[in-house]
Amino acid sequence: MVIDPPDTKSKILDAAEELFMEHGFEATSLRLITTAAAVNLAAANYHFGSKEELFQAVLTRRLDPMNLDRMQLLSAYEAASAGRPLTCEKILAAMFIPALTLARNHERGGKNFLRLLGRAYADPAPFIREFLSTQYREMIARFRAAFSRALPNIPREELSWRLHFVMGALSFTLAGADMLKIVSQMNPQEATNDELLLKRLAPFLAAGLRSPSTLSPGDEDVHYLFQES
Amino acid sequence: MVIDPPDTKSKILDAAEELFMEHGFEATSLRLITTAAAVNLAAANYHFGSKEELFQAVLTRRLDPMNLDRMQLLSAYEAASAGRPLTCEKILAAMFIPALTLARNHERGGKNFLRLLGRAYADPAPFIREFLSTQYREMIARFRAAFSRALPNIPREELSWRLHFVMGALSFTLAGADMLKIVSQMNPQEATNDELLLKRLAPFLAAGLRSPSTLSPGDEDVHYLFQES
DNA sequence: GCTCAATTCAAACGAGCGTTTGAATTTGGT
DNA sequence: ACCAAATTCAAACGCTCGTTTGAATTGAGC
Repeated sequence: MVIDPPDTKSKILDAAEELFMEHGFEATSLRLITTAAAVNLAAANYHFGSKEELFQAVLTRRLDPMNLDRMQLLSAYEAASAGRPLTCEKILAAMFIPALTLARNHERGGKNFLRLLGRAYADPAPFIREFLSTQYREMIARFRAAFSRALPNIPREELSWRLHFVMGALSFTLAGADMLKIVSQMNPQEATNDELLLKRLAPFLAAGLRSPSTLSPGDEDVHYLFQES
Repeated sequence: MVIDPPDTKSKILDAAEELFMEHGFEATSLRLITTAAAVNLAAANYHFGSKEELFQAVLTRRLDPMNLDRMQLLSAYEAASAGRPLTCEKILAAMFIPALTLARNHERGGKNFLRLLGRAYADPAPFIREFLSTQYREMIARFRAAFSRALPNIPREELSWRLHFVMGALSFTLAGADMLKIVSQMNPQEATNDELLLKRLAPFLAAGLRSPSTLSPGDEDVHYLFQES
């Protein structure tokens, strides 16, 4: 089995992924990327058109298969459940496992990509926001429907919020262990163990998802938050 | 009551806060800031030394009082509880209320600042990471101790993870309603209501925090996540 | 009203940026 | 072997960046 040398386009994508991850979009120059890829500067614009399109290509290369995997896994779980609604844990598993598989795939990128993705979520650049919005629309719609069946007692808007919280905690967690250095002096060996990480995150989120709706009529114990002392 | 005209330093801080929020650190130039502030370009370097120091000054101006408020509120709750451990909801309230107060303070900045802060969490620039780490260290330590008393059955490392998830969901949520456009076509009137937002987030997180530890010995039902279908 | 330090100002510095150009080179079909 | 298309290359373009400079202006204390 012969491994043919990577072509220019792949070399640029690989180098761009690593450097965008490390420094962010704005702080990464095409000269840095093409130098790291050992290709000519003009090759980036020749193959991708512009820096923005290169960034989108970096994201698409990993994001499309991952979100496809997520939806296929969810479909498989639903098919196996014979019509019964899935548990929250099962649905969360369909979200997490493809992300984890991607993180484990060290051939190139791997977990670096998830950090890049987490950063992209927080980027205000319009072209990034629009790109992510269209990339995720279909996948999110599928999972919202699944959660809706799993949690029939949670009102529609409240479920949207909770899905938002889930995405927040997940992306924040996958985006990197950087905050961990703030939150705690975490055991580094443990901090790099993504599987264990998600084993902690999924039950945490499932408990939150299942908690009784604070919008239910007659539910008065919500106001504790905003009465003084 | 006379309002004296804002001095150059304040004008720069105000303009910088708004522009950093809108475009991020790298994409915001000092020329943009000083033009918006109607001051000379060199004034930024004269008063703050460098662009990085200006950014830190922008963060410090709001962050220091907010984290001080959080710790004072937590102390007040603890003093009022007469030695009994606080509930998770109470501790979360001590985290959320000062952030919410800041968001409501529209005199300048206000909720824009929380978006800027959420972005800073995800920024890989070392000077930002180090700055935030030292800014938060004391506050995080206080709250971790409070949660530890509130949840004596949760092992120490697991609590660190859960605190990390809490910070993630909170910062992601406060950082902006942008992801909401992805997750759902949320009622915009509702989406801008921060108080209602946190009334949904706090119970969600409290349920997760209280969920039984997945690290407890003999707890085998964690492995559902990683067995196939 | 003079003085001296603090501040503001216009102008420039050197560097790096994304992108374009047009020629050189490589590649694949005939 | 030839040609045309695809690709690579060195060089440059126009622009913006953060920062520095040194003179002009301001303003409080004596």
